[in-house]
Amino acid sequence: MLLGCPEYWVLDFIILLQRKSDQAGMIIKSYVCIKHHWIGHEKQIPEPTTKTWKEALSGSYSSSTSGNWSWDASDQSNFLAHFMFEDPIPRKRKNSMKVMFKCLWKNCEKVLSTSSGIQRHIRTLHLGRNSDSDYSDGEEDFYYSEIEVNMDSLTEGLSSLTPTSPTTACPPPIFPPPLTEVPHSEHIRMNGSQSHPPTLLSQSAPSTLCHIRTDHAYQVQHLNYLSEEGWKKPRGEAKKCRKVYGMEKRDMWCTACRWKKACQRFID
DNA sequence: CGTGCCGGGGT
DNA sequence: ACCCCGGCACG
Repeated sequence: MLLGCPEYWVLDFIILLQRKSDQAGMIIKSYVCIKHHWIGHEKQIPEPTTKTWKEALSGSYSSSTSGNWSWDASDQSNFLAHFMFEDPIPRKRKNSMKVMFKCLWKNCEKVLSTSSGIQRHIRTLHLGRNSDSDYSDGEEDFYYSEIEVNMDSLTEGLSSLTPTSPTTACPPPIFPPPLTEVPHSEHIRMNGSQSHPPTLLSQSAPSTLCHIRTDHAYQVQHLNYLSEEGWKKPRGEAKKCRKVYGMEKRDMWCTACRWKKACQRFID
């Protein structure tokens, strides 16, 4: 695979399929690690809704009889051009830690991005000073502290949330695929070259994928890397209708549970 | 063994 | 579209 690219350059390769519930079709996000640099590329498949992801992929990828995935010959020549020269998915900046200012007032968890902002917050809300004056006697300094917030864990979907403490920040992800706003996704790991030792990614991917649980619809799928065969979606831990209501109250189950389909009420 | 749910039916 | 269930994976 990857014609035109020295094989030893290619360290790892990830395909992320993304189905969005509100639209037909599927987005293929491909990430290839070339010389320790992750490069991403997006491609949309228009109407695979009735197909499985394997069928949907067959246009771009092929699976040899040995079970190893390979790049379709017609795409091979374009592959590197796609990754190297077309608009790549912007890579995350290396240092994603940002200094924020957190209010230390009791029962107040306000976090603002500027010191003047947090000073004004403390001055007006907690110290009852004049709100339209920027005059400060310095007392506010006692009521806030600087914290470092990992911006990688505060993705767009979570931007409305107030970080509760710096310790809630996830460790920085080790590779760039932005696992954000993925209602339903599957990972396929392509084995580029068996002769290479396992990359950093394959050794540590599961522990570095942040699992962000919120009450919002926004969720990040937590995917476990199990074997060389690929990624597998772990079993949900949430109590579903059957467990919650019991067999005797089956009429209270959501329809999906009644039909032995994936629960709609208690989504993982 | 209980549970979750995919795939494949039936109406 | 709605409903049911065999069978399987997984804890």
